[in-house]
Amino acid sequence: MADIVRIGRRHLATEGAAALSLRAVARDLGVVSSAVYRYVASRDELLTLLVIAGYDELGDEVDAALAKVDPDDHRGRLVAIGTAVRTWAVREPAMYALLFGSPVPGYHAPAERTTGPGTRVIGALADVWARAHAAGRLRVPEQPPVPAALAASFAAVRRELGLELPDQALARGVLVWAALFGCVSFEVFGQYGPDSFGDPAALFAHQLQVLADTVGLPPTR
Amino acid sequence: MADIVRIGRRHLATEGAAALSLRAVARDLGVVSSAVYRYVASRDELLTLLVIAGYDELGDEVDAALAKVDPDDHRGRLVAIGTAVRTWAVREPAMYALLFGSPVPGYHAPAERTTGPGTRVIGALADVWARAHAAGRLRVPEQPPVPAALAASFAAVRRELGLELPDQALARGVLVWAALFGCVSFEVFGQYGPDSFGDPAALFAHQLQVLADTVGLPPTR
DNA sequence: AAGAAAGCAAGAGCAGTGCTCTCTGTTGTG
DNA sequence: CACAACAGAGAGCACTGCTCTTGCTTTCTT
Repeated sequence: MADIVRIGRRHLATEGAAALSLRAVARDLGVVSSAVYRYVASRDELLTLLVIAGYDELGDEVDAALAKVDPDDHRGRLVAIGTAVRTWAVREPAMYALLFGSPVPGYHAPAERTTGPGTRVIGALADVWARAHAAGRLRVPEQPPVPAALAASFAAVRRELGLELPDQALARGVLVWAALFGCVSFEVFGQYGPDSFGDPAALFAHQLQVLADTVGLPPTR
Repeated sequence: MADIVRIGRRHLATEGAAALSLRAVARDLGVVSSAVYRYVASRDELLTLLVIAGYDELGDEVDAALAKVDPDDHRGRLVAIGTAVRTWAVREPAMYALLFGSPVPGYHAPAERTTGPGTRVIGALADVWARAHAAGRLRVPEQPPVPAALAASFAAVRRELGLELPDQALARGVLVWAALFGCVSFEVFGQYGPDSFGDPAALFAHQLQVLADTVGLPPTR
């Protein structure tokens, strides 16, 4: 099993998710294709294993980055999370694409196995905001107003994550979350255009600072 | 040719990009597979045609939305662009995934044919910011400072697009651009989680307002 | 220790894919 | 009327996911 996942990861990195082939994995394993089906039910099952492995690895990287930052340095923790995500994504673009890119057609990740590891990053972000808010160091703006239609959903999110955040902060938290991955995706997927920005790390660092302002974390420049 | 692209679009919408098959298109066309190769050199060529068609359609939608908004209502124009992008993306998720999701493995869009239609949205956004700035209605913040490493790239972008924007505004413009598509991608690709937000349109509308603030467009609430 | 049961891999096979090649029939043009 | 261009058919190669049967080896049980 470990060998299959390991070789699968290598193929994912070199060929991409859609080109991931159980037969090729079997070849590299020195075994006939049908033998692999004894351990992995299907190609989708292998994808699921890789998805879980990817979420786990990303979560570990984020946690490792957070371990080096003072828990009360909220802005520093947001920067650490963002930087860890970007660094990992640039190093493992195929894995990043599998997790955060277009869904693989015909494949649906089984929620009961992937939501756990899949929510570690947003969990870390939410934790930063919750701590900042608890410390009275989260500037919660009043404008623009949060649409009333979102009140129920926000209440559910608050309940589910056990978060103590006003709607305004929650809304901006969601935006910053999406924006963060939007920036990473643009870079990893080449949306900025060929060689548009010579130093994408510097661009991303600046974007993180602006996003920290957006979510209401006080500047510590 | 038109039939091939039309059927290809339909397959893209129903099966997804990676499952796009020239043979299936040929079947639907009532013709043997090799006959299609007379018109389309390869599967990648068909993908390119679809990419161009998608960029064109999105660009047309954005332009149509902009036509209904006062050219001096800069904030309204940003909202119009964002809403048009989101509406189109929700309606055509497969096409959106092809254009803005993970790159199809092994496929590289020929820049000389796709950059033109592919830059219409960012062109429209840049136009909004340029007009707002020319009218003195773009609040350009001083914090956080733009990294010096980006000066050269920004100068190149300014030159290439013929933009009259200070680095600060340009940097935030790029961020808002990426964040906008990040929000749309999160919704279309289901990253928010299953049925997290009952009214994603309302969420997106709020996000657009915050992003308008981020880029420095004055509130017209 | 002997036999049964489980585990494991091989191989053939089906239906699908992209793509190339050759062959035939049609159509337009000088 | 002849010739060239065009269009499609069909076979074929190497690949894919996946299933089924066959046979060997290891392990467990009596």
